[in-house]
Amino acid sequence: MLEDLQQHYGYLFEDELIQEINKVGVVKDIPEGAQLIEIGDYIKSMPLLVSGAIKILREDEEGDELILYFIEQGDTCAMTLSCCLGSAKSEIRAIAETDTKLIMIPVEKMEEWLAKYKSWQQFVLQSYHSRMTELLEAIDTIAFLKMDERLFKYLKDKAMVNHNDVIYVTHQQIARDLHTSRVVISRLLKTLEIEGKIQLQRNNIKVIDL
Amino acid sequence: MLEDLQQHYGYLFEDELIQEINKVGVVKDIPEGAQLIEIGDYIKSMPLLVSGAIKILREDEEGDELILYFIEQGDTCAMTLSCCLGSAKSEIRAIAETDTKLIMIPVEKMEEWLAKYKSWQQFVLQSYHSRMTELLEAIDTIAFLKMDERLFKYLKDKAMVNHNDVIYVTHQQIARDLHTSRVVISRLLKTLEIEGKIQLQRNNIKVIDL
DNA sequence: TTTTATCAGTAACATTAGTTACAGTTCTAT
DNA sequence: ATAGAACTGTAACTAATGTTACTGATAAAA
Repeated sequence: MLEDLQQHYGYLFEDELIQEINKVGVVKDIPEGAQLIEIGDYIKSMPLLVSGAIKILREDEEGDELILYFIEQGDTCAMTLSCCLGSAKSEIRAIAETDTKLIMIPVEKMEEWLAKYKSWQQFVLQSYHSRMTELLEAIDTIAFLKMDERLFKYLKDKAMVNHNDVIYVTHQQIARDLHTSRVVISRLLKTLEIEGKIQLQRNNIKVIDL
Repeated sequence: MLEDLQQHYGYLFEDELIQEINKVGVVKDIPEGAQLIEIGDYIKSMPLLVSGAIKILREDEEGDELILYFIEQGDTCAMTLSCCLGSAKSEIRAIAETDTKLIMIPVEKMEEWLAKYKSWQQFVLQSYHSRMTELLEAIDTIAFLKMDERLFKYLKDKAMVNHNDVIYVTHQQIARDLHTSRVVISRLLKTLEIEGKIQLQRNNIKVIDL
């Protein structure tokens, strides 16, 4: 774990803090598709993203889903939660988009470190700020883009976080993420293919115009 | 200012902090309709909301607006900004919904107090969390509700923050806030009136079904 | 190999939202 | 008092999105 920490967080945290994280942190390997957080969950530990990517979803009362954004390995924002502090319930669902490696940190330590380490405080505030920005971008996407634009953005984002221009996903799954119907997605995908932006195959889509 | 502070923030902050705020804070009275923050502004002071209400808007490249939420006097979340710390540009526009009284605090102090006062730290984190929740609610509204539901919610929210079931606003202004056209709003308002949920007058709307 | 389930394509239609155009009303300024 | 501006109502139409229904293709299971 120590190498991971030094490699991904060494430039952010002072040595002493890295040591502390090394002491109390628990490494978790999450397979693709596994659910990390469910809506309503109480969060008792905070994940630091070491590698992989996570998909963040919102859901309404009727169970309709909507993707908010992906959290990437490279992101400074490794914080999946706004709820760690204040021990509130999770408002979102988190699913591993790829195989993912996390370091879990107990909430108590989080709060302790806020007072103790300036770099930790900076990190937490910075993470909040990033998540805020991501939420605003999600709003832009939903409010200002039409479905075909949203779809193409989704495909590009997904290709990005998977480091692969071929996306293995069904039309039905896309429809769920974008909160629309399968038929609509099939229709728009076909149009994107005719425009030369993607290539369609059963169970996968190749993004051309990245 | 001291009374305002003690009344609205006394239960949150220790005396010593209240005194500090009293020393460096500047009271600002903002008339209804005045713009507090523009997109792209650098924020050099953070507002504590003492009385009134503020409307938070997002805008895309083409200048299309969209309301995100109102910030109310009663809200624990008096923080209008995610950008104070880290001196980032504002991503949103803030407009006084009613006559509003603020206490402005310089950014330098904000950061200083984070280390110094536990209660301040709690307040900042709590505020981030509230704003997060508000953004998620905004997403729910845009993503999961149809325009007629969004409109009615908007009217109810507006009546709420104005402490008045009669809203003084034109159809065109509503259309701008909800990012649609005036004709659509007029049409849906008429339907709501027929359903007995509102009463329409020139330049004002009475919300019946609060 | 046959059956079954999943997936994708497409047509036809319904609903919602956005646009254009115009008329009538109310307010404001001259 | 009158002209002009702002506001609202409504019709007619277009565009975007959602729904239903059915098809053939492919993959997985029996």
